[in-house]
Amino acid sequence: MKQKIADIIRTAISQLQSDNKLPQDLVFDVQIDRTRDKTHGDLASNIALILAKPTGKKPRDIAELITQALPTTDGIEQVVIAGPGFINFYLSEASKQSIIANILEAGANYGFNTLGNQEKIQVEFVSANPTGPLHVGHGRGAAYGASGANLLRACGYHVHNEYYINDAGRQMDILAVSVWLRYLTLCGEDITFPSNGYQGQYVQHYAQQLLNEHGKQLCHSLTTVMHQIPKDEPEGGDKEAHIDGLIEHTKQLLGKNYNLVFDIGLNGIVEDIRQDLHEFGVEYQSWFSERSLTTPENQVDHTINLLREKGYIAERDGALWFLSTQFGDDKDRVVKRENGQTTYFASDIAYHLNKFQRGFDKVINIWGADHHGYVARVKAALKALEIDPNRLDILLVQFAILYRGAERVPMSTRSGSFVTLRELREEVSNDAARFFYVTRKAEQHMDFDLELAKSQSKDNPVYYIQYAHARVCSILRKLEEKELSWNKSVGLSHLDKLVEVHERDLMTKLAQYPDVVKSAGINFEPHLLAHYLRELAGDFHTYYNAHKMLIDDDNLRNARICLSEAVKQVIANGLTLLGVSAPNEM
RNA sequence: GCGCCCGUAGCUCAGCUGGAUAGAGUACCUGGCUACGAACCAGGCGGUCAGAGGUUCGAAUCCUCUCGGGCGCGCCA
Repeated sequence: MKQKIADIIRTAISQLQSDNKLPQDLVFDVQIDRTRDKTHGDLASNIALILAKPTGKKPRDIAELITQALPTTDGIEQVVIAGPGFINFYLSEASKQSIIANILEAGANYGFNTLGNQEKIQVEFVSANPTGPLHVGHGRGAAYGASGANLLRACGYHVHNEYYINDAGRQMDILAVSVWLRYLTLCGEDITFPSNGYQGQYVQHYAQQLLNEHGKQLCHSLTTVMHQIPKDEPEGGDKEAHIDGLIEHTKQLLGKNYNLVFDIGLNGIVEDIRQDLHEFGVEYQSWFSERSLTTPENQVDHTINLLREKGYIAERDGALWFLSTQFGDDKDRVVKRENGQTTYFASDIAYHLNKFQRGFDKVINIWGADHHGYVARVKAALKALEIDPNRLDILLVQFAILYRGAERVPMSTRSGSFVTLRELREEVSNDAARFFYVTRKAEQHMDFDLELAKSQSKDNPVYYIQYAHARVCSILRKLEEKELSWNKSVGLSHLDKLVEVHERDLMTKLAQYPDVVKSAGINFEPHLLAHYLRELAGDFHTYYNAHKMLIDDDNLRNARICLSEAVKQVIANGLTLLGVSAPNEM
C-alpha cells in the first residue's frame, strides 16, 4: 500500500510538472510513513513539506495541488491535508481487512520479503575463545546474532552463520598447561597452581578426563616440572614469565603428547560451547578453526606475502609490520613478531580474506564492544587487499554489566568467577533469556541483574506475548467443547463485521509486521521485532478482554476467530525469528 | 592524552534513519474473575529527552562544545 501511494504521488507530481504547475527540475524522494496518531489517518506523506523549499511555494499549497492531481485509487477512502502540510491517507475498511486473508494465506511465510535477492551474507558471531564455557556476556552476542541472522533470512538473504574458533595462540597454551597441572595434582603431585592459569572448575574436569584416558603416563614430578621456571607473582616474580616458562617446559617434557593435553581441553570446550548454543537455539553452518589457516597450507604467511607484494609490509625492529596507516588506521600493526611468530591480527587478515574468497557478497562480524579499536585495522587490511571494506559490517555489541542485586558481579574467565550462559538458561529458561537479550538495541549498555532476572522471570514480556498466543489456541479448544466450529471461509467473507475500534487497531498493527521484519532485518535490529510483538500482544489482550469470540452469531464469530488466528500466526512467526517458542498452552 | 559507545519517567528501556501532543514495561495508587485462560484488562501518578549553542518549515534524532558513565589504545588473543 505504501508503494502504491508513493506511486500515485509521483504520478501526480509529474502531471503537475507537465501542466507547469510545478518546476521541472525537482529532485525528491517520496516517503510514506505510518502515522503515529490514528486521527492522522493510516499513512502520511511529507512530500509537500520537502518540496516547499525547491519550489518556493507554501507547503499547504503544494499539498493542495498534489491532492487535486491524485488519481482515485482503490483502497484509499479519503485524502486530507493536515498540520503544516502533511497529506494523510485514510484506507478503506476493506483494504484493512484484507490483511487477515493475506496472513492466513501466507501462514508461516507471512512477513517474509525478497529484498535480499538471495545475496550471500556471512554472519560471524560469539566466536568466544575456547578457553572456558560461555558466560552470560556471550549470551547477548549469541541471541543478537542468531535473531539478526534469522531476520536477514526472512528478508531473502542467503545467510551463513559462522563461529570462528580461536584455537591457536598463547591463550590456548595456557589452557593446556592449566589442564596438565590439574592432572599432575590428580597424579599426587603437590602443584602450586599458577596465578595466571585458568582456575575454573571445568579445567579439573578435563584433567580428570586426561587421567581416565591416559592413566599416569603423562606424569612428571614436581621438581622436574618446576625446574628453572621463573617465579610466579605471589613469590615476588612475574606471572607472565612464569606461565610462559611453564608452557615451554611443558611442551619439552610432553613432546608429541602435548597435543593430547591440548586437544582434550580444546575439543571438550568447543563441544561444550556447541552444545550450549544448540540448546539456546543458536545454530551455525560452520565452525571455522583458526589453526586451519596454517595447516596444511599456511594461508597466514601467504596473506602476508600478498601484502608484501603490494608494498604494504615493512620490516622494523626485526618484526614485519603491515602499513595500515596508509589506509586510515592510527598506527601500523605487527603481523610477524621478532621471534618469527605471526600475530593474531595476521591470522585475522587471512581469515577475512578467506571469507571473501568463499564467495560471500557481504560479511557481518558481531563483536564485543571492547574490540572496537580493532575495526580500523581490519578494514585497512581489506582495502590493502583490494576488497571493498563496505562489504564488511562490524556490529559492536555493548557489554552486559552483571549485577546481583546492587552488587556488581566480576566476569573473568581466567579467575573462574563468572555466571555461565548455561546457568542463566537453566534459571530463567531459554525463551526468557533469548527474549531479554534482544529487547535492547545492541549499542545500548545493558544492566543485567541476575536476581531480578530470576525473580521477575514471570514478568518477562516474553510470557506476555506467549500468553496471547496460548489464548488464541485456547479459543479453538473451547470452540470444540462448545460444539461450535470455525469456518475460515465464512469468516473471511464476513470480515466487514469487524467494526470495533479494537479490531481495527489490531488489523492496523498486523499490517505493520512486514515493515517491522524488513526494518529489523536490514538494520540488524531484532529489538524492533521484540517491541513490536509486545505491542501486538497487548492489542490482542485488550481486544480479548473487551469482546467475546465464542458467540452465536456465526458470521461475526468466524470473522473474529479469523482475526485471532491471524494474530496467532504473526506472533508465532515473530517469536520463531527471535528463537523463542510459541506454546499452545502454558 | 586520543578514539568508540551511551545519557529519555523513581527503575529498565523504545522512539519507525528529521515529522504532528515524547511512549511502553516496572514500581506506586484505584477499579475489574459464577465469563472464551486474571501470566490478563481499564484508569491514575510520573519528563528541563544530561547541559549549552548551531543547522531548518520542524530536532530526543544531525553538527560543535561541556559534564557524567562504559570500553579501548601490546611484537596478547
